[in-house]
Amino acid sequence: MTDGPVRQASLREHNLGLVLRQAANAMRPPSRADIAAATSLTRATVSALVDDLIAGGLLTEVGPAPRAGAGRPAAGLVLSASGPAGLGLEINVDYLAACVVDLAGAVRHRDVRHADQRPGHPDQVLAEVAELAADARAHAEREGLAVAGAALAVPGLVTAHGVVRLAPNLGWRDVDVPTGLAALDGLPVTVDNEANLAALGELHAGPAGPASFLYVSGEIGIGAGIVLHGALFRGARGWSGELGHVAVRPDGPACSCGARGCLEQYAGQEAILRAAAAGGIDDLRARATAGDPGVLAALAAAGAALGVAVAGVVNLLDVEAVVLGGIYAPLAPWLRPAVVAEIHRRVLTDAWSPVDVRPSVLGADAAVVGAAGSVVRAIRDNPTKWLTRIIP
Amino acid sequence: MTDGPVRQASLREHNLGLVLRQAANAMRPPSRADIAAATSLTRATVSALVDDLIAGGLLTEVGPAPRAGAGRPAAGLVLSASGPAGLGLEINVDYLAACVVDLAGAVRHRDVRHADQRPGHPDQVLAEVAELAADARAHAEREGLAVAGAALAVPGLVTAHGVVRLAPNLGWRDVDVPTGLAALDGLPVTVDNEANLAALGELHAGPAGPASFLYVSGEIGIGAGIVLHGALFRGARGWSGELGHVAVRPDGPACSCGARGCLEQYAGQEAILRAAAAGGIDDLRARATAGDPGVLAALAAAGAALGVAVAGVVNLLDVEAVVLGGIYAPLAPWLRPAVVAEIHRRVLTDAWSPVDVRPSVLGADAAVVGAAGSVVRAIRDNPTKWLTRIIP
DNA sequence: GGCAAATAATTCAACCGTTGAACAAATCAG
DNA sequence: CTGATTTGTTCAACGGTTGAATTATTTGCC
Repeated sequence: MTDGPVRQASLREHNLGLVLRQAANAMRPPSRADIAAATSLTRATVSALVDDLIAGGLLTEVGPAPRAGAGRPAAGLVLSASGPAGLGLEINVDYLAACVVDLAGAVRHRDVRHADQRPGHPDQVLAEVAELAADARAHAEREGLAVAGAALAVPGLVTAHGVVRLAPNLGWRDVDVPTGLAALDGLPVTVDNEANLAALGELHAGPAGPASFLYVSGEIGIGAGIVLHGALFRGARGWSGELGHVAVRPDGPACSCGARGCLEQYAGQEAILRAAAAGGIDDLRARATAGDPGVLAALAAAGAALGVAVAGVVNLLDVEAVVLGGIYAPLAPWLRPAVVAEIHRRVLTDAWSPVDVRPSVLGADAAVVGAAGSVVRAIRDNPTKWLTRIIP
Repeated sequence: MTDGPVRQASLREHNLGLVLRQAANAMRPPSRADIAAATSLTRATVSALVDDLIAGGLLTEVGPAPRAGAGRPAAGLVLSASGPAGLGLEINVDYLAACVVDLAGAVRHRDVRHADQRPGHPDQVLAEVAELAADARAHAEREGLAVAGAALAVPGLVTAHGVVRLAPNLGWRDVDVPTGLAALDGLPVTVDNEANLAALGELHAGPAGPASFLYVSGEIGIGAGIVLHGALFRGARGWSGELGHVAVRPDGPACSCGARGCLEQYAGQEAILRAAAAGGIDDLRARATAGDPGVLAALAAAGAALGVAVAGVVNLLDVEAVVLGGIYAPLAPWLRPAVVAEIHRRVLTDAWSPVDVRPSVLGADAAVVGAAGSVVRAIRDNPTKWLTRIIP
């Protein structure tokens, strides 16, 4: 709202980003002329901008594609696969993960270490994350990728400065991640909620997904990432998305948060496993596939509770889609019908503007991939920062 | 996200708006030098921009304020009170209203006609609105105000093109307002949901209110206007804010929408009056003031239901404030405690980032004033459009 | 094979808006 | 009255985009 002034340089900044995004989002590698036509900039301007982007290592020319008809062949422009890359990190209850995504969005490296993180002290966990990060970085550099930054996904509430205010299922409280991760010599690290980064991952996964959706992350807790008009919404103070503590029945069972009837008590991982008398998600899935009536009933009940909460969100925010992530992704075949039914029943505008309910396409990797992607997205959206970092 | 290109002219466009907003939001009439300092533009640039804005009738100079210390006295700049004005219109169940707001945000004219609008045909109602609008416009012109545009508030779902898709309490369905209001010879008219415009009214009412809040409009139905980061959020397709049909108890009483346990069944006007056995809001308020236990219990119950729904919203969106509007404004003394209690109980982050729950400052006028304000805000945010309309 | 048509990319003078410094205007303190 | 101080304007310079002309490279046709 109260935005800054615009000087001449901001012009260039904006248009560099525009050209880069145009090259990124096109179906086929566009020519300079294509970009000029799409952006309504001049060919002269686009040429100048592209020169800068190529010099900065963000764009590369690919051999001319065979053309139909006469005319000089166009040089296709693609995001440089050897340009700056993003490092994604994730701390979760029972694993640590890292991955590297290049500027074009391709996952170039992935690493997961399964182990219960709850007993360890936060410093110990962060040290292991730093180790994982160093490994991933070395691997990337062996492929000729320069890692531009890192993002860490954590299942909890994170402040704007990267302090984990509260991560109940990890047993963390007020952990200052940036100082704990100082080992990554100078690499800028951002920290964010796991559901937020997973939502970003989903947003950028498909070629053209919905611009407004709710990503629901089912884990031991239930989080949500809210994407509105193609941008992640973090809330006024960074604490949006606490879907797990939306009330489903105001006088339902007591929740660990102190309230009653929270969604978590009906559709959280532990509630589902208890209701289905299952030992784990794999077991649950197997028995659901086999048609175990108790398991099917438990999943239907969880889906209905989830549907009630999600329908409220849709009524309120009018999102186009709901993405089922975390443990909900593999359970989607059994949860989805109940969620869809509640949306049909409760969303006022459902008749003329339906809501797409679908499982996550990235599955369990959504948060790490989203984290790594968020780093390269920042460069894509404001290439100037990167270019001036290269050539000051 | 996929925004357009930035040409040289966009620079000017942006900076004109920046200067104008700076003059509007300042505590005292700022000088050109003040604006330059606040925006980090040059004094030269600000002078050039201010010249354009004065020539276009959007800014005016006020006599130099007495200054402390040496130096040439500064010419204060204020939004022109004789510049373009906005016409606000409202159709509600039991009244029609109009108001005129000048560029500085002052309400210069107001008119309300109480009458039940439900029996009349939409065309008939729109004809009366047109009459009211013509009156208001004539009145404004007698004061030397040129009306730049109009905005109409309607208690229902409105498409982007101004068609009222559904207004249940008015009995309207697919009413094309712009063609029905064509009588306002050429005046551009936008149509929007009543709660949305009321939220805008609240946003601009105070000098510096919260940038993210939920405006709850209690009427026969319950609507909500969502303001995020200082901008109204309309949803992906324009149908956000259906708070009245958020489920409070999934298997509660049947609602007119076809679902069960919607908030409207607990905290809608009719539900409250029925529970309190009251004839109207005035009666209810009088008996609440007198301490009637039945009325107090009914209001506490309604407040609790509202609080459950609102707490869910806060958990999800992390808004800084909740504004109680419509009939909730006069009933706030009795509703607020229950709402606050539910927020304390259910909002996870409440302990370290509290939510302000307060009654609307504009009261019943919020929607009309917000509608009129939205017209002048559009000019404030993009003065270029207005300037080129004056001098093409 | 050669030439015209067509399309891509670059070059360059012109234009537009902002900048920075110099300058004129208006006031106060002594 | 004079010097200090702050406001506002003027003007050459600069950065960035534009549009037209030019060069480059291919296809299609005779």
